Formats: sequence, structure tokens, C-alpha cells
Amino acid sequence: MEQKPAKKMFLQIVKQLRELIMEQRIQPGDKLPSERVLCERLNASRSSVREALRSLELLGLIESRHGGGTFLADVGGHQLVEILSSFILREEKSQKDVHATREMHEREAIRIICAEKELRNLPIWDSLFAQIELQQEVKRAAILRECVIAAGNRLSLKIWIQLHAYSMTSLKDRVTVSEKEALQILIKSMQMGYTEEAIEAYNEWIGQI
Amino acid sequence: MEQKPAKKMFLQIVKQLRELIMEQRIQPGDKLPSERVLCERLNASRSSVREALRSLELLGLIESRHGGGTFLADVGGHQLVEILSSFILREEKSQKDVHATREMHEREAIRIICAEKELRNLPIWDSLFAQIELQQEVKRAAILRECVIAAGNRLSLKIWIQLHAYSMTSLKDRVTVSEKEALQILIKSMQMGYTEEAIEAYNEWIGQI
DNA sequence: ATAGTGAACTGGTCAGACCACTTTTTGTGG
DNA sequence: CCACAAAAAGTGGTCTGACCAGTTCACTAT
Repeated sequence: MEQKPAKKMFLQIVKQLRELIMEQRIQPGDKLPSERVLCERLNASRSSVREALRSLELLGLIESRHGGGTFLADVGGHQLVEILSSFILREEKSQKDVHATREMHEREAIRIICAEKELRNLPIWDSLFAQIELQQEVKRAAILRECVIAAGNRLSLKIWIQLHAYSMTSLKDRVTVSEKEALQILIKSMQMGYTEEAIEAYNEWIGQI
Repeated sequence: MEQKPAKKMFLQIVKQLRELIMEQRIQPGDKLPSERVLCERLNASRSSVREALRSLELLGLIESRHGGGTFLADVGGHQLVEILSSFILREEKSQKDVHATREMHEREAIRIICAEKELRNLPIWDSLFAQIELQQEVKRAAILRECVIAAGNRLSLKIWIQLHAYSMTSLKDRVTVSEKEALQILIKSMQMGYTEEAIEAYNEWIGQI
């Protein structure tokens, strides 16, 4: 009859906190019930309540002021709560999000390359272009990796590697003939510093995959 | 003076935890010291240590198993973000990369919003615009967070939250008068769907910070 | 060598106690 | 009556200690 008590207390409290916020129409900036009151209402110890509150505070969803009280974060509480619940429930993000994020990093790398002369003039681009022209073994991942590496943001590179590892399943290795053109346009545009054209070529290329 | 922020204990512990992970080369999937051991080493009470650990657990960075121990989140499928964050945590040197990456996600969010009518027409933008106009308390983070949320990529949001959490130090809270204009242009451009203008306004705004 | 058992360890939860800070109330003096 | 300072109440921040409930692992007894 009762819900599963299996989950950890502080997660249940986070969930109940969200329900409480919605029920009582607590607006961003408003004060939340005090920790001690929440203990009573949620039938939990103060330690557990605090674990939940501190978690939400680290996420930036609430703000606690010593001696003052606990408040719902200033802006956009309702939207945040929705996001939050999805985190709690561990609803896993779609493959789409992973792809979109990876492509975001790739596009940004292309933009950076286009904007910097030293990067545009790297010999690697000619090399890649020639390999594509000759239909040699050119792996998509290699091309994109070169871009992200060239862009010089190591954090972005690390993120990209992880994202790529995760989304590799649906990617074929070799570059097909139909992709050849868009790919070469991409590289040439990059070398010329034509950001818009490069991005457009990239989008067209990605669209084929 | 020393940068002893005298901030909240559980935040200090979060910070110390990441230092500990870095020093001991703890890899994703590895076991962390037990809560009681951490109490001794970090010279804090178990309550505070647990508040920190539970926060990291809600973020998905660590995983606790009843009776088993606490582990640094492993590469299991979608949990990739956790690994990144552990990278982020240990790279003090590349603060610039963190900022650049965070800004990348913000720009992408702006682009997405500009491109989709439903997102442009969200009431939140008028609300933010009005608050800026009235010089109310508007936090930079709140504005950017709304953008990333609205863009709808939850993976990107999760990455952003973590990037923001660890680059917070250099960000002031309030929006200054000099930023007001660029910010309002950003919002208006977004609502109109003028991608280029919005990005330009964003860059100008960011440049001031 | 194996299966079984139990001690030792680990996280999960709770209760209560202080402290420091903020807000509210109260009581005084004008 | 009002203004203002002192006192009280309220609130988050931290710590201690305790007990429960799972997991691990070494050491039996077979």
C-alpha cells in the first residue's frame, strides 16, 4: 500500500519538497518552511532533511541564509523543479541530447579554428583533404577529433571524447562518397576562415550520418 | 589574508574531496574512504561529511551502496558527465577552458532559443527583461541557467551546472548597470530570433564580466 | 577445499545538544 | 505616542553519539 521505502530518505525528501513547493505555490524568492518544521511535516530527522536541502543548495535551487531561513532560488523555480525531478527519477537523457551536445562541441571547435589564422594554417587540414580526395581510410572520428584538438580547449576535448565514446554505436567508420563533397567544403571553408560556410557544410555532413 | 572563506562546511568538504580524489588518483569506479575515515581526515563531523557526499550523489558524481561503500561514479553508459566533472575538479590550471566551455554551452543555448519559436515566446524572457529594467535582483547565473534550461538539452544543462559550480568564484552576483544594455539587447534579440545579434550581445556582456 | 557463520566494517537514520546569526517582540525612556 | 535599544524567539550550522541494516571477509567446522 505504502510507497516503496526502498529509496534513500534524502531523495524522498527532495521529492516531497518539490511536491510541497508546487502544492503551496511557493514562488521563487519565497521562504521555505524551516528545517525543524520540515522534520515534522515530512516525518524525518533534521539530518535527513538537511542532506536534502544541502543537495538542492549545491544545485542552486535553494538558498540558505544563516539565521534567516531557506528560500527558493530567485528565478525560474518551476522550470528548475521539473528538471530536478527528472534528475531524481534518473530519467535518462535521450541519445539525442548526447549527439546534440557532441555536435555543439564540434561546431564550436570549427568556429574557433575559423577565427584563428594559426589554426587555419595547420598542415593537418591539407593532409585530411588529400586523404579524402584519394578515398583513403579516413575515419569521421579522426577528422572531428583533429578539429576539437586543434581548437585547443582540453576540457572540451575530454568532454568530446566521452561523448563520442558513448555515441559511437550508431556511427559508421568510413567516410562515404556522398559525404565527400560536404566534407571537403568544410575543410576548405575552415582554411579560408569562412565560419558560416564551414558550419553549414558541417551541418550538411552531420545530417547525412 | 588567507582565502579561508569561512563558508559552509559542506562546501569546503566538497572542495577537499575533489583535492583528495586528485591526490590519491582515485579513478571512476574506485572506492572512496569511508565516511568515518573522511571525518577524521577532513576534521569534520559525520553530518557535514554526509551533507557533502549526499550533494555529490544527487549530482551523480558519486554512488553510495548501503553497507558497501562510496564510489566515484563509473563510466556506465550515460553517466559520462560524472567523469568529466571529476576531470574538471582536478584541473585547476585550465580555468580558462572551463569558462570557455561553459560559454560554449550558453551560446549554443541562445542559438537554439533563437531558432525555435516556442522557446522565444516563453514568458520568462519578458519577466527577466522587466527585472533587469527595474534593477531588481537579477543574478547572472539565473539568466544563463534559464537559457540553458529552455534550450531543452538536459545533458548540456547538467554539464553547465557543474561548470558553473566550479567557476563560480570569479562571478559577481548582481548585474551592474553597465551590463544592463547588452543584456537587454540579448534578450530582445533572442525573442526576435536574431541569432547573430543575440550572440554578439552575449559576447559583449560576457566580455564585461 | 568448501560451505557456513559471525565479527567487523559501511552507509542510513535518528535524537539532542550547542553555537552564531537574524528576526521579532518587548520594554523602556523620551 | 513614538523611537529605540534590549531581550526573546526563530533559524540555519555544526557536532556528538547512538542504533539499525546491509555488505565483506576471514576464520572456523565440516
